[in-house]
Amino acid sequence: MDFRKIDNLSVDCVVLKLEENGLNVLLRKRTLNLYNENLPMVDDWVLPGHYVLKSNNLGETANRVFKELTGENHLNRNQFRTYGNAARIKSDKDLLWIRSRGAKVRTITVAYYLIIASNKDLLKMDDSIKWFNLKSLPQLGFDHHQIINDAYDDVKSKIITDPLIFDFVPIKFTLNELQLAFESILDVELDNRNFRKKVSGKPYIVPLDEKQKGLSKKPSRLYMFSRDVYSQVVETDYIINK
Amino acid sequence: MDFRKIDNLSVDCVVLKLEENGLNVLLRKRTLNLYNENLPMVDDWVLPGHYVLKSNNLGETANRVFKELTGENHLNRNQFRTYGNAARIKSDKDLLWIRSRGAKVRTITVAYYLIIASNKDLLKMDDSIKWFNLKSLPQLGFDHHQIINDAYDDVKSKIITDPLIFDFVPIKFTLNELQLAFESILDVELDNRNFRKKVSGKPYIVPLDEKQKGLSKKPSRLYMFSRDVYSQVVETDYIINK
DNA sequence: TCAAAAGTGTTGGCCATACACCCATGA
DNA sequence: TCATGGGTGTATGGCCAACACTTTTGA
Repeated sequence: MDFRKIDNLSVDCVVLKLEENGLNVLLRKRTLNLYNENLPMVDDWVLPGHYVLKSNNLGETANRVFKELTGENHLNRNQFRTYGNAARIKSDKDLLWIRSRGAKVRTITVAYYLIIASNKDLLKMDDSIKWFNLKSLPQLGFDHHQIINDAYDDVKSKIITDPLIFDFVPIKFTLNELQLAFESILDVELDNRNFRKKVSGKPYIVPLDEKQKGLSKKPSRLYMFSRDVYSQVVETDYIINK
Repeated sequence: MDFRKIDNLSVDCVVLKLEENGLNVLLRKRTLNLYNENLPMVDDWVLPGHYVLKSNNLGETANRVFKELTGENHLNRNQFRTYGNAARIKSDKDLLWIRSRGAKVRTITVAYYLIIASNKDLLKMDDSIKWFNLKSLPQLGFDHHQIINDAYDDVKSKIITDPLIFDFVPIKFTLNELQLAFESILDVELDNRNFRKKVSGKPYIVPLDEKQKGLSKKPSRLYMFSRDVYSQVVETDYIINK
């Protein structure tokens, strides 16, 4: 292993999770206090990320960041865009931060997103790492606001054609959870009866003989997504059909 | 301007064009003859590309490559993926080539594709640059086979939801040209009457009072794509409608 | 027995599909 | 006048959208 880093190449990770209040993204606190009145205080939030090591692949680097946060290996990371403009980093805070880290001002960032299920918790959670609702993001460093928006756009477009939605819900999910996930991500309202009809025609959404319990209401049936079945059926639901 | 290059960062360009025989990609010949029996002869094809200069953005670098090939500025470039695995470059030929160029073995390549209209010609065309049908690619250097496939996959998925198709046809096109473009790219057959009906419902596909001429057959009506109109209407033709 | 959410059917209209012949032109 | 591709209409069935009440459970 070569542990030296490639000093102009990093990976940033947009970790997305659906909560009651909508889509949330995981951010890491970034503070730098130089005790010098003339320098700006750095005290804001950034996406978790890492420099790429000489012997690491891009995807491996992303996986490593994801694993540090969640404690698990994830297969469903998504590389969606790369940011490398010359003037990408220009605010005083960002330049100060970069210099304090001994990195290069012209840094290429390959951005990934990871969707984690709504019932999963992070490995450890302290003050330096926090979920933020996409609609009320704090002050962000670098161009991370842009990166988060791009990730969200990518999710919204892929969720129509790819089976992304199943990453947002627990492995065993109820149909109402699935519907709510669509509604929340796409900001639409769907008719429950019609949604169920549509879903019941999909062989890869398989009903289990199992119900939710512990709630003071009618327990709902659980379903699973079968990736195997999905990969064997051809989806034919788009503009240019057949 | 800082004309030094960032020696581990390049941009590769997949230039796509529709011809009678299907989708074609533009490749550049790569030869290296060292007059040494022990070294492999490099004599194959690669995607056109360029190292990123210190003062150039990624997109600018791609534009520059596109402009050198076509003589025009293009707005519709598409960044679709970045390749930066540690072992991405491993064949003897590729290593030899990299060394002969004074570049780094671990090179990050940001890949773009550009669609050019079927009636456009390149600036200049010599033996070192050539169109190849996607179905019969020659021996390719690096991981460029992979990159081309990824570009094609991206085109196929975006063409369903985005107005990409209009980049493939001339500015003034006939409906049959449009239909053929869909058929060729997606490898499907469409019913002509139904296609026309669908198209006639799209306000952004505007008929002109102009006809093709010079052909020994009934001249066909010409249409244009209005990006302005398109951006004002909401497409509602997907799985989760409304 | 109440509260809370799960689950269920029917109808009307629109849109996708399938299909075959006449039209306009230049040579 | 012929060859070539351009252009057109209708009928059928399936799917989407709209809409309100009953069921099941734990407390």
